[in-house]
Amino acid sequence: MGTLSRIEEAPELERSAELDAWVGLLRAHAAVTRQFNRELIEGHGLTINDFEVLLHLRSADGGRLRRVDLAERVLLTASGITRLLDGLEKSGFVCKASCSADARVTYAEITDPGRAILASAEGSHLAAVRALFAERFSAQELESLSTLLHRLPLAPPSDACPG
Amino acid sequence: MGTLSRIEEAPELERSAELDAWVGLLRAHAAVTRQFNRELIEGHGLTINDFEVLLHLRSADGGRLRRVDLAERVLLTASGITRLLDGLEKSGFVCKASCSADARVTYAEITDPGRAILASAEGSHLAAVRALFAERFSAQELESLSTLLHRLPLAPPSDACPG
DNA sequence: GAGAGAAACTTGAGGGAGCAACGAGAGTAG
DNA sequence: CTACTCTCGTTGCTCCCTCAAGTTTCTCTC
Repeated sequence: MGTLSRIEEAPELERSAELDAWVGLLRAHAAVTRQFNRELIEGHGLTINDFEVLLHLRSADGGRLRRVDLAERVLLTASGITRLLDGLEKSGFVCKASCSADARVTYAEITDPGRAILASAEGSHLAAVRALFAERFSAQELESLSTLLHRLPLAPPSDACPG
Repeated sequence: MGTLSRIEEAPELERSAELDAWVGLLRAHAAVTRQFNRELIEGHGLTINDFEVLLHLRSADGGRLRRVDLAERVLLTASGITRLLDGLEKSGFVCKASCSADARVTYAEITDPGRAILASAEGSHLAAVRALFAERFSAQELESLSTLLHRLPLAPPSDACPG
């Protein structure tokens, strides 16, 4: 039945391509994130952010990174990073290291257990990611999706003020 | 630009297009969401989900929806919806309505204040959304981004089992 | 070399949301 | 009518993360 033209009240707040994309982003993130997060937690006791942080640390020089840089990479606030690392530390997956050149900074450094759990989680998680995406997109679509998405992040979340 | 064959270090955990897309989704969502959420909260005291729920309610028949259906539309769990509606009710933007045909269901119904705040928030929020996306994407890109993203959500978050 | 301001990080308070467990109504079968 | 099962919804517990404020250290200018 043609319930296609029910909308006539609002003048210009109609569906727009921008809005569609935005809603799509919200829903896609919600759906995919919940699925992966659950798998990761049940399988390894890690959240997605835990996982990503470990990934960044491992690929960083010396297996360590300043908290600020970590925050920027995973788009969390400074305090978010502090608490996330608290957890990882308590589990023994990262440790603190101080910086000789700057006493303000505390490096987060991945430990051997950290590498181990990352290695064990990596397989299933990446496989799940690949399966989900590969199942829905062609190689070309994947590339354009990726390109488009990477254009979105704005300035860092911190209070970057003008002038 | 033939940077097509750069991968040779790790056997198979390398950057893959799927992973790139996934990371892009995570970052894009984090960045954009934080920005919009903040604007919406500062400007109107609503979260993104509040806003979306009101939007769905307004466009629903009779301005009301069962909680289950709401949950499905915004991809929250049942309990998430309950608490979200608690807040909106306390603010007077929605109210409960019972269903004569089925005593289990409680409709969430948008109120006049609800419509009012939605109307007032809508302008700036949608403008912000449009600006952000329009600034970064062409019309064609927007359409493909939207199409691709809408392909992602999986089955509903509940325990849909095969069989 | 002192003081102003910025940067790195932590802490306290609060909010949003998920999971699991539960109560209550509805539907189906005997 | 009774029993079994399913669905709708709420509640307790817990986690994750943000904001605002505070501490310490660095840097830059005078």
